[in-house]
Amino acid sequence: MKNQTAAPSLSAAIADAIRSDIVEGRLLVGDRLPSEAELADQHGVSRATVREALKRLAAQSLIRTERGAFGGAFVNHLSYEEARAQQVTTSTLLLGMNAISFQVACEARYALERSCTALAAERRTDTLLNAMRNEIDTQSTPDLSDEAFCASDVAFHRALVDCAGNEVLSYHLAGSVEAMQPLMNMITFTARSRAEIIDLHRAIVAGLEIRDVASVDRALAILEAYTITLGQSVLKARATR
Amino acid sequence: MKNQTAAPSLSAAIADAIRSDIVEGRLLVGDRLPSEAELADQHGVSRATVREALKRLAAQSLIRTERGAFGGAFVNHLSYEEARAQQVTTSTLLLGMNAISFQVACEARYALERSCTALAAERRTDTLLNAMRNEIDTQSTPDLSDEAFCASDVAFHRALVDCAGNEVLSYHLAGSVEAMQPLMNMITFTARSRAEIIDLHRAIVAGLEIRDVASVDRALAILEAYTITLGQSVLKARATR
DNA sequence: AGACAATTAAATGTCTGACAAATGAAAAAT
DNA sequence: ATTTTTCATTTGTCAGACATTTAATTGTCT
Repeated sequence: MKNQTAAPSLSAAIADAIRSDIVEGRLLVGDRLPSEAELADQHGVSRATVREALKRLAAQSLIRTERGAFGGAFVNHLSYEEARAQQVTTSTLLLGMNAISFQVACEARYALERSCTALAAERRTDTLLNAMRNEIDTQSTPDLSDEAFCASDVAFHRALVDCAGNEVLSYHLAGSVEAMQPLMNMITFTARSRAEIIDLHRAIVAGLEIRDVASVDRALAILEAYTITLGQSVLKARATR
Repeated sequence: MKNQTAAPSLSAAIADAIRSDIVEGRLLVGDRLPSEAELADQHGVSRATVREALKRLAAQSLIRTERGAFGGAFVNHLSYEEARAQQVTTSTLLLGMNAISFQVACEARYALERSCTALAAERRTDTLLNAMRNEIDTQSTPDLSDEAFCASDVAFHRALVDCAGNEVLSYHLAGSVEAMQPLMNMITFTARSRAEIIDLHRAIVAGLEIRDVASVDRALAILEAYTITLGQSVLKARATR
């Protein structure tokens, strides 16, 4: 009854030990780990095993390795970008593997996104508002591909969450919204639906500009309902085919 | 234009290649990868290098390995629990390494948490409400340790987000709330502050019971303000010491 | 003394070959 | 028919070697 989730392999055990040292603060950012040969000695294993353990940690961006004299493995400073990239990978896979209905995903996405409206209306900057306007211009381009439209949509919503002026919130929201994009992409956007979406984007920017939380909330709610409608019509079209 | 951030090491490159195969659906859940020897042949590298690549993927829970005949590396089914555990590790480290102010963390936490109130009020079940009441009872225990109080607090808020009845939302919210707990733990809870918090928890449950979104929102807002006050007094006490 | 080039030591990255251990399937024995 | 044995396959680990990278050191020239 001791090894229910514990790793049966040495390399996993060593990785866990070092991971604990990092997460619990016994190893600090920038600290250099002993060389692979030393770690092998300390743990009584071969260098190959130690290397496998270090690669596990590197895969989680917990450490970075440098070659050459005075190189080695260093506790990595985890940047927002790295963390977000990992969160997106994990979440995207999770959503892709668990038969999430479009409606559930959509509901979650907009619920999360709405959590920043109050702060965004209060703190929005001209720089970010202009960024959002630029994305709207991009979205209005005729003959824009679906991928480009979606990419611009992500950029728009990312600017929206950045308006809240809270980096922690931006990290979580940007990660969740981006991870759900593949599900959102099940939709094919007609010219008609694009125009509808762009109008709502304009309403969001206008609401932020005059710091009117309610109108931003309303626009997001309509956008959510409209997106779900689009998703359902896609599913219906598939079912009858 | 292909290798701007790409890893210069073979094992990282091979890991990336296989990761793409999984993320982009060329390998499906349950599929077995070629044996290490075959992969080594295919990529023209040694088995040790392939193994390092596989360990990177295993660290992200993308694959699992089984020993023995007809064993090998299989594309893993990523469960909500595994994904959440990884998200918590990453987010906790991110917050710990980036000098986040208590106020920013708190603001983000409650903003995210509030995103589930409307759905929670609509869909709350008796089972979850009772779970929340049980946590309140636990929190009311005299001589409860600070750790136990915090753990029960996390359980309470987790039940709250589960009330929204959206598993995707639960995943994201539970992950964010849990990751911020270490920052919240900077606070030491006096008997007075515990009573205050428990009262607010009761208000939240009562609000959910009668499906009164506004009262739940209000209680969360007060909880946020109160938590920030507690955090500031801790900082002030430290500064004058 | 200072600037530049060559050397060197330390470390990771990779390869090779080997053996141990686990495991399911097939063959053999009962 | 059932149990046991054997066996091939595959991962886990080890030991030793060489290649490559890199910063510090040393040497040389001005």
